[in-house]
Amino acid sequence: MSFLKTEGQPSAVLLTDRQRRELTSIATRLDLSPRRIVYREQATAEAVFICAEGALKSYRDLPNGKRRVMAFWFRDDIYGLAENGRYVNTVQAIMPTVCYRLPLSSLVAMLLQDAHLNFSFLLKVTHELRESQQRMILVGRRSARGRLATFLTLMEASPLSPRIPGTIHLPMSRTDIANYLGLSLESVSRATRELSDDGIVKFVGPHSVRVIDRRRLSRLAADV
Amino acid sequence: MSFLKTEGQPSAVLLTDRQRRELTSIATRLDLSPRRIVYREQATAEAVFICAEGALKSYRDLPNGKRRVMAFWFRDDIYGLAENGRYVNTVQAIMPTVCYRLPLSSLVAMLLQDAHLNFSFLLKVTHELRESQQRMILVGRRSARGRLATFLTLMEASPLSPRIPGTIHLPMSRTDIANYLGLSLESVSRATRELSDDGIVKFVGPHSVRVIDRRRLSRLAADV
DNA sequence: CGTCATTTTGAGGTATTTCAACGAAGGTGG
DNA sequence: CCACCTTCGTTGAAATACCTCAAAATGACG
Repeated sequence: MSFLKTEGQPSAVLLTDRQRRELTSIATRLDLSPRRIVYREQATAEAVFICAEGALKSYRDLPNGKRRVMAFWFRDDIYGLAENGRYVNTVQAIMPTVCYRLPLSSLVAMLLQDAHLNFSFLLKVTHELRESQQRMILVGRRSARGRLATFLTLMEASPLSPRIPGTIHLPMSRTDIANYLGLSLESVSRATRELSDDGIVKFVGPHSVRVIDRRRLSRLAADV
Repeated sequence: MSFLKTEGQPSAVLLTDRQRRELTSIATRLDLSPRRIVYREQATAEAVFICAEGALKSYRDLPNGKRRVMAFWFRDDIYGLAENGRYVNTVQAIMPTVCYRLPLSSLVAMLLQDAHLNFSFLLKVTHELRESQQRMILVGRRSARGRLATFLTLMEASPLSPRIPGTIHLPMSRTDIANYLGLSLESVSRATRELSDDGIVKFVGPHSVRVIDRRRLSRLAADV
């Protein structure tokens, strides 16, 4: 998740150009249209993927019929790593997306060869683990408004949001957001309206947000 | 030193004897009495730790005054890895505990040297990430009973529980459990009583549990 | 065996979920 | 270009389950 990047050392997580070239040599390019599924949960894990452009969601369908979105992936994100033998999540594009596919066998061989590349991956996964913990706190909150505020803040830092400060792009559906935040669709809907009514943000269509009152948004987001 | 052994999980980390010796050579032993703090959040991260015996909790105090327990660590667990520059959690022993301290600089040097060791760590963190996701689902549940049932199931597999099937040892306090499950102390207390009243488990003192109706416990735990 | 900390229990408050129905948006085909 | 259909989002009212506050009971430990 490149959004959620710890505001400090994203560079440590990224790969060098040389490493990128190395990886590219064993990679095949995938062009994904919206709703296209990269892999399904339970499938045997045969590759790791890097998102080069666009956005995807990683989710899991629970026995009780609910769906849990575990992560959104954007440019430069590596996914499929956290699996072992079998994928535990399903990954699906939510807009036109370009990914690179790294066969697991080649990748493992490369990692066992190149300690530095390996270390980069270690940092990457470590970083993801921190984010996962961060999100655990996010989801643990009681207030729907607070969760949504945090989510918007996170999305503002995503590669897909325009460079204009205060403008946030949300490529995913409300349902996806609900499944990500551990809320019902209705609660997300109500929370967005409340944030709107309170003059904290302004929704320009379903996928674009403008921050009106930064101060209160931050306070809501931070008030864990 | 027996840390980093395969513990049944296919994803568990497996180190060679040579790697084990290498790590031992840079480690110093720590003997911790209960409540002893290993490191505090915000402190600069200078070492990674391996628990060799006992149990610890990793927690974070939130601005709103609540405490969130992020993890419990037992024998063979590595902690302090998920930090970067500064620790984000506080780690504290919850019973007499033995840990080994690996200075970050030495460890990093070693990892950059030894791709195989590095890969083992990558698998370890990857495994932890999966567990974290699993727990995200756990915490996302609505029912306190269900969360507690899952927790008991998890704890039954911990190294501290007796080998006798159906007997679970809980070294931590109810408050710790509550902070781990994202519930109030009272809710945990009530949930334990309900599980007791329903004849699903039997509490023998605050720290020992016996499974009475395995079938229903599993069903509760799995009914996500 | 007394003191302090932890846990249990009770009653009421509150936020989200659920259920149900309506409204909006986007794509397709005639 | 419009009708139709499917998906997605909004809104309202009632139910559910946890949280909070307060006080009693139990357990831990010197």
